Amino acid sequence: MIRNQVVDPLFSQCPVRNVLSRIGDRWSLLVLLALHDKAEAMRFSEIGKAIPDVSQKMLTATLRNLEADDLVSRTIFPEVPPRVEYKLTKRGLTLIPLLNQLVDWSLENMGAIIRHRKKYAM
Amino acid sequence: MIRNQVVDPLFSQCPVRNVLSRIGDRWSLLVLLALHDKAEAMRFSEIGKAIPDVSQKMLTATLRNLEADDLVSRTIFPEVPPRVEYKLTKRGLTLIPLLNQLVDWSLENMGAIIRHRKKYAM
DNA sequence: CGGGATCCATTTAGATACTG
DNA sequence: CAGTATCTAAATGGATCCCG
Repeated sequence: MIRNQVVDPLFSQCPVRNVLSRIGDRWSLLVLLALHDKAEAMRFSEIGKAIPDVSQKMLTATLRNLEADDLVSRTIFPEVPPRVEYKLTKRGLTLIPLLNQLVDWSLENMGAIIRHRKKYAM
Repeated sequence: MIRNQVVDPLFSQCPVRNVLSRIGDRWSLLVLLALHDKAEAMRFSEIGKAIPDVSQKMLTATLRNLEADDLVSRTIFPEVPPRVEYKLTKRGLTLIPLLNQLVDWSLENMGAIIRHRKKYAM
């Protein structure tokens, strides 16, 4: 089979892999879903509370990446104390249905998968 | 907002995160798509060729994880030289449409995302 | 052929302290 | 409040050698 080396996700340099690796990382999916759940802008610390085990450093890095990818917008209010609000961009919003499908699939399958893992481990 | 601590993907111990982290790793998605592309059983070395930059070690580890999760089946043929075939399970097949949607989304958005990243980097 | 085992380099993540 | 900087620990990935 001849593959298109630009768009084929199996090709090593493929941008699709680049894009998917971002949402596939440990925190991005959770941040996007938290923002969508809330349905309005959230502050840094608010997102941190919604995801109890994310470190400050990783939350910062994740938000920067999502911002760079135009999935989340960041607005700084020049006040004292400073306030920064995050919300989904239009593009970020288009990704939500897909993420929800993944969550649904996980919910439907996780029981069987975890049982299978245990059986497999023995 | 009160969250269900068993099924909520934002809860730190949530199995959904556990399940998604598997398909979100570097190689699992590619292996699943390769197996689906081929539409029949594939041998170890054949999968390796379809994903040029995966190391033997990581391919082995990825296949073991997918097998433990009941997404890929592994059949050993007791021949000389030995032959081992991998194929999607029923459960693995149910995941394919979702993965394809993610690929499609990436194809539609990657151009804009990469442009946005460059602008953001300056 | 299809791995397992080992060693090593790289990457990633967390804890802590500090700052505008 | 919302980060940055630094150090360290842990996970990941690759190269190599070996074996049934």
